[in-house]
Amino acid sequence: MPWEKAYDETEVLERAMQAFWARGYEATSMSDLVEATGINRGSIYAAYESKQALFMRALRHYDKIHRADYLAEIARRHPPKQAIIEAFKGAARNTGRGGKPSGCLLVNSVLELSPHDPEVRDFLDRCLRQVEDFFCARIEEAQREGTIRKSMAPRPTAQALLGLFLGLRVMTRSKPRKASLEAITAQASSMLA
Amino acid sequence: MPWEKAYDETEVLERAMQAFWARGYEATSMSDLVEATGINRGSIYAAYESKQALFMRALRHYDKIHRADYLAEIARRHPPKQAIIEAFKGAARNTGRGGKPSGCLLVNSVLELSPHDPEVRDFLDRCLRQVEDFFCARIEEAQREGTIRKSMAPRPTAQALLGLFLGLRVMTRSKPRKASLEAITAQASSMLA
DNA sequence: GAGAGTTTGGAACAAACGGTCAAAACAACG
DNA sequence: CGTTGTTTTGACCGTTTGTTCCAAACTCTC
Repeated sequence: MPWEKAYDETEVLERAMQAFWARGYEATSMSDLVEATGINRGSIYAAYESKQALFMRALRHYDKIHRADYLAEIARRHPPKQAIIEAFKGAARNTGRGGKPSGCLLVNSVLELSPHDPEVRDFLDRCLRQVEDFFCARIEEAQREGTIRKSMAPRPTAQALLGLFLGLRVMTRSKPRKASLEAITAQASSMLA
Repeated sequence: MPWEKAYDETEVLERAMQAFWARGYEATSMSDLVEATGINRGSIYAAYESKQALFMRALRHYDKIHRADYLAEIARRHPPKQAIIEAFKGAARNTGRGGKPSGCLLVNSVLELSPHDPEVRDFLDRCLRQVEDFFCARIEEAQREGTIRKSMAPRPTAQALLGLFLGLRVMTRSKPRKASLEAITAQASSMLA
């Protein structure tokens, strides 16, 4: 009868995600994925039916761990205004050291795949909108508790913050100078004053 | 003796650039480039010795036309503070309509290639720094002529503007909502007040 | 118009690509 | 312990990849 798989499914997904994150979709070959995950070619195709499908799963996994869960934790541990700053500081720390590849898989994928793959585009659009919603919700919370002036329009500010945030993600992928990353975080901070 | 080539060299470069811009480095095959440029496989290899080399030439071409020349023209036609706003408005217009692919080849290439190709990384780093320098120079000019207050620090402001600018480039590559693009441009504008 | 020298086009290359398959290995049940 | 049904495995498929090569086509000079 059925029998327990020899590999940990989420660990395989985790490693595939890391490979796509580091090199991008096109530059990551099936052989790379076999090596990265440690399981066999056939097993990958048995579990996920194509490279495309595996990528979508990896993308969703990334979104859950490094976007949804991460932002939720930040919101839980910091007051609303500080939570936004903390998101920027966290992104600025993602320069490639410490096992994790540099930058952000979601942003990388927007540029590589969104113009040509509707499924990826729709998904990533929802992801980015949720980051915007996160900023927006924190601003409104802060206004309720009085740490941000009520005259500020939450939505446009959240949109501008998202822009700044995406720019930060781009910078951390190449040769980020510390001063630039700090200037961006400081700018985010001053937008909330 | 030698004889005039049958194709226009800069037009070939222009079309190769467009192909890389639209699909990225890895996703653009040599066959794609043959089709896009209209000249033969062998002729491409005679003129540029590899896909890598052709890409670097295309990248340099893009940088000259769409970054250096474009910014110079903007600086020539507008007062310094307005020139910065105009750069943002121009980028916000690049959503894919009108023949040109969406987004910016430089930003796309930062995410796709910078982490793994030192030559590309160094070149792109210089490009982005020159955008920052452009912002910085305009701010200083505006301060001299009195349209921007002298208490503003030009360099950190230019760095933050670059961040915002890169974020705008990311957004125009996927499903940009007009409100977001306008919020970013408005934010750039208010940073200069 | 003959000779010289480049450019051109397309066939051909090995390597790598994404994907398939059938047989072997295996855990769980009677 | 044998049967059952899934998982694992690695060889294998046809395509496509980037690149090379050479004969044919061509422009220019003498």
